[in-house]
Amino acid sequence: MNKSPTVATIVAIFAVAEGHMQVLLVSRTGEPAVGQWALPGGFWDDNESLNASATRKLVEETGATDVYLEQLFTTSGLDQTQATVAVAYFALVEARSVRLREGEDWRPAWFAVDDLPHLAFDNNRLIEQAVARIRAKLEYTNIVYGLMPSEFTVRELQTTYEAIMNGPLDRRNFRKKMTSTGLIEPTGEMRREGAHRPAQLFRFTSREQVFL
Amino acid sequence: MNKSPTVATIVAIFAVAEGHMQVLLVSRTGEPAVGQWALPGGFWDDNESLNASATRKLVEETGATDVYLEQLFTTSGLDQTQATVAVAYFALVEARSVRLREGEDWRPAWFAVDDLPHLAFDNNRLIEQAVARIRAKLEYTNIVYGLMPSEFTVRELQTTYEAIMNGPLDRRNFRKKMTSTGLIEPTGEMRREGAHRPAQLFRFTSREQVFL
DNA sequence: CCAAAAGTGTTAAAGCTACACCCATGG
DNA sequence: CCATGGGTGTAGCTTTAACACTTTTGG
Repeated sequence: MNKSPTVATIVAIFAVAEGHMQVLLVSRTGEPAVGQWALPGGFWDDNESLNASATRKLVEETGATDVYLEQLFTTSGLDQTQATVAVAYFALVEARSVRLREGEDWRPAWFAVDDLPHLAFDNNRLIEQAVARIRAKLEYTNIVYGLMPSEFTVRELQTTYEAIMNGPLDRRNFRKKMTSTGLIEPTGEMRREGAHRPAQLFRFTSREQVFL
Repeated sequence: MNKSPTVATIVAIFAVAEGHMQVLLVSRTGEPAVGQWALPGGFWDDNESLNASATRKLVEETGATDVYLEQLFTTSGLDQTQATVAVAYFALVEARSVRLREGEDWRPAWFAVDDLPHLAFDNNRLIEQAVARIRAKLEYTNIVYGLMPSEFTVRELQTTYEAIMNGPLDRRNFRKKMTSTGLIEPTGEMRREGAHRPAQLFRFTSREQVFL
């Protein structure tokens, strides 16, 4: 064993806005890769667990609570100059509940995942893998709850699915599938907005991860 | 930040033998948890990547090559006495190609996964998660190749599936599904053994991970 | 010719895809 | 009464599950 290693956590925070999946990036102020866009992250403080460290990052950047957070993978050797282990996470947050931290020279911003600049480290690859995992889990879990407000219409849920899947879905089949899974249930309330029939509101039956 | 953390890799090595899924355990010779059974692992040497460290552990214990190795997750705080990060992997090896390392006071042995003793740390939970992942990936990837020799009959492959899934499968449907995926192909050779019709031998078309 | 495992095809049920019309509301 | 988005059912197709007999070999 050489020098003692450094452990960092990295969090890819996703939201859906304007019909597209967005990821939160920050402009790096420290070495290495100063000035480049990158995923938020920081060194691990061994007073807390790794998960707590990732959650803390997430809250610092977005203020969001009631999110979905999952570990992706751990890599070594991101940084040539010292022994580094990076534990990567991804999170799903509701766009409207986010208040980005602004100020100083710390600049967080949302970027559409299908139109990213070149990022520091291997962050582009990391995001690709996270997106692939999210797409896959959309099919057999309820993790989309992280992207939705507590109450929503079926149409809003479908819009979120379409943004992630990057393509249109059939309205009737979508509703049938969703209501048959038992993952969502009607609240009993309606939403009236505009010159048309009001929409039923739904909620997730659980806001913990559930597999089908 | 307090004291500098320690990084360890842990590998759950699986094989199928005697109709059951087996995991390799070692009896701990060092503190903590001396004398308890546990998964093999060791401290990370920052001269190598994390994956290389896991691979090295694997080879040391089993001598196996051409295996399937995948990262599971990373945890912190296994050990109360110091800041520890443990990166867990699982591997699939062919039982017959394994030569267990013996000698000194290091005692590796195979245990059936559905009949494990209480293990050190959270190793029981780790194994459960690995098994769940393997079961799931059996359905949509070719990772079972790690458990099989380079040539095998359809029946042998089915036996392996049945051991992992813990239940019988229909022979006709199994063969149809397997040959239709394109994951395996006939070698052209036959295996004669015993007083019955010889069986075609197959190989995996790829010995890298492939998704369906 | 007998025993033992290999190999093969069909039918029914379930699930998925595609598709068009009526409903409730606001203006 | 018109425009707008909400809500529903069905028919064809594809996929999966269940199931029994014939083939090849060694002894």
